[in-house]
Amino acid sequence: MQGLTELLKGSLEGIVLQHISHGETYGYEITHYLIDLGFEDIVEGTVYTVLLRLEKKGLLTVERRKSTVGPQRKFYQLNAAGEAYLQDFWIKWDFLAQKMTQLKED
Amino acid sequence: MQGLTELLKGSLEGIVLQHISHGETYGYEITHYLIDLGFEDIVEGTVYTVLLRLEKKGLLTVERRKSTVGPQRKFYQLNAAGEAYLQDFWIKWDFLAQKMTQLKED
DNA sequence: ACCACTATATAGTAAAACAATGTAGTAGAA
DNA sequence: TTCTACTACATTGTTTTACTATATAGTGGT
Repeated sequence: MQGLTELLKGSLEGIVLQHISHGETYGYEITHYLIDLGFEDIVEGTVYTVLLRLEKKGLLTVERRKSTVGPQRKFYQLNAAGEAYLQDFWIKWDFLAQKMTQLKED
Repeated sequence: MQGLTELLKGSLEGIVLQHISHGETYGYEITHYLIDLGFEDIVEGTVYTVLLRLEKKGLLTVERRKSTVGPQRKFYQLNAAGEAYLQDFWIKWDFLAQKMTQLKED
């Protein structure tokens, strides 16, 4: 699906956090996961800016490790603040989604 | 609910269009409708910028009429382009919402 | 050597929502 | 009659976020 840019604003952060919460991962993998999920337009640059933002907010722990197939990978995991932030994100998302359904069915 | 700013980006346009599609209305009424709906943080300035944007995109027909309780009101209705745009919005929203549910339940 | 794939990063731009402020009309109270 | 509250629209400037384009770099195959 294309043209989701504006709708994704605000959601992408949560989407990335949620994916990381399933287990340690890194930018390149996340990018391809999102594209496979159906967010075709997502490019690497976007994911890396999200990750650096989340890191700057103190929501992730980071560890660089070698890869056998290319340059070093930067592995991310949620920390406690990240878990809390993610929970809060879902509360807001659920609120919005419920209101949207309500609006649509009026 | 507060702090929805970023999540609202991209959705607010659709929300406003959807509300207008229920019948002719104007900015001030829309603002208070949204606040009553639960989007507490929405202020008039935001709604007017959305309306002017939608108008500029050619999605609305506009008519100014007097009011007995204040200055003139600017009444909006969806035109054919607006209906099409709204339909497209819901397709994108449904896609996103479905993916979000999928992500969350993984 | 060259190319494809893997992997991270950043500078610049555009879009959208908010904050703050200004302008105006109506009506009721002091 | 002046002031206050409510109604109503609009604009300027700021922040946040995602995209575009580009740069850098490691690995492996031809």
